[in-house]
Amino acid sequence: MPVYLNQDDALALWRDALSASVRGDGPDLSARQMAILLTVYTQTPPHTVRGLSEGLNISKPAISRALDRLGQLGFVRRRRDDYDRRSIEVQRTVKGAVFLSEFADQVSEAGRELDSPTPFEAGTPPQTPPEDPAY
Amino acid sequence: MPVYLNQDDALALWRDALSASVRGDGPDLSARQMAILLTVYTQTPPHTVRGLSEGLNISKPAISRALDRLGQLGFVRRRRDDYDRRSIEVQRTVKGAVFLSEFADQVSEAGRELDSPTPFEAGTPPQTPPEDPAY
DNA sequence: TACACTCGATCCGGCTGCGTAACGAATTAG
DNA sequence: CTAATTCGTTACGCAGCCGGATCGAGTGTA
Repeated sequence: MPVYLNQDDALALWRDALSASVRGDGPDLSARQMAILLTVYTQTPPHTVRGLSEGLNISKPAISRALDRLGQLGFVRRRRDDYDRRSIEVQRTVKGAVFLSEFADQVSEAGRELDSPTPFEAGTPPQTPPEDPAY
Repeated sequence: MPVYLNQDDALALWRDALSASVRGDGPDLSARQMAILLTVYTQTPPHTVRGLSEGLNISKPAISRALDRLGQLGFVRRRRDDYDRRSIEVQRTVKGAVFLSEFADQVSEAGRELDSPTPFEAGTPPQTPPEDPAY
């Protein structure tokens, strides 16, 4: 079932989840690394360097390097494809699943708190509109 | 009103919005830059370097540099505080509001498509569980 | 067999971001 | 008035990521 978010809720959701992630001591993944990780874990396999490159509009070297990083974090594994031994398959790991599971909890938690301001940070009264442009 | 997302929905939401953002040609903001921008635009002013630093658990120099970047993108402005001229106030701009508005639309769109697979990408059949750990 | 092509990795120069330390300016304490 | 503190910025060395070009290995084709 779809979830309907207005602009304010969408931004608040993103802010809370992202802030929790930034504040935390987990590894700092770039937006691209995160996009790759999420694609591998939430889209149906198999995943290849080329497929990820085209799907996310990211150059192949960038994918390759991101997989290095994700691999050394233990979030992903490379495996040669036996039918086409040029190709590699990007595989999931338990460690990666745990990481994303915790991240998903942060997002869920952020959604749950929408319009019920966090008890510790000050409430979020009406917004002041953006100031005049700088140029 | 709160929004309840299970883990799969939370990850799918994040993946779709993040992928759209990565795929697009907008500026590539780091997680920290994005967290700062969202804080400035969705929390009540005033915002100072020190406040952002403490709130997000980011060193002051990092905040300062992020503001340089966000400022040169026109998403944010610095203004000296007249009551304490050591302090600066981080102000919003129209350009930044437009950027976040478009981003919010991507998030909303991602939420709207939950459990109704995108028409162009292949549908998202049941997930295969993560493979065994690599270690 | 010989040649073109595909796949992923690596090399290269450049750019961006990081934390620690030090700084000048402004404010506060004594 | 002087000294200590606070605010944000800058200097520095370091680490990571970027795209384009190039590479070797593997595959398809004639």
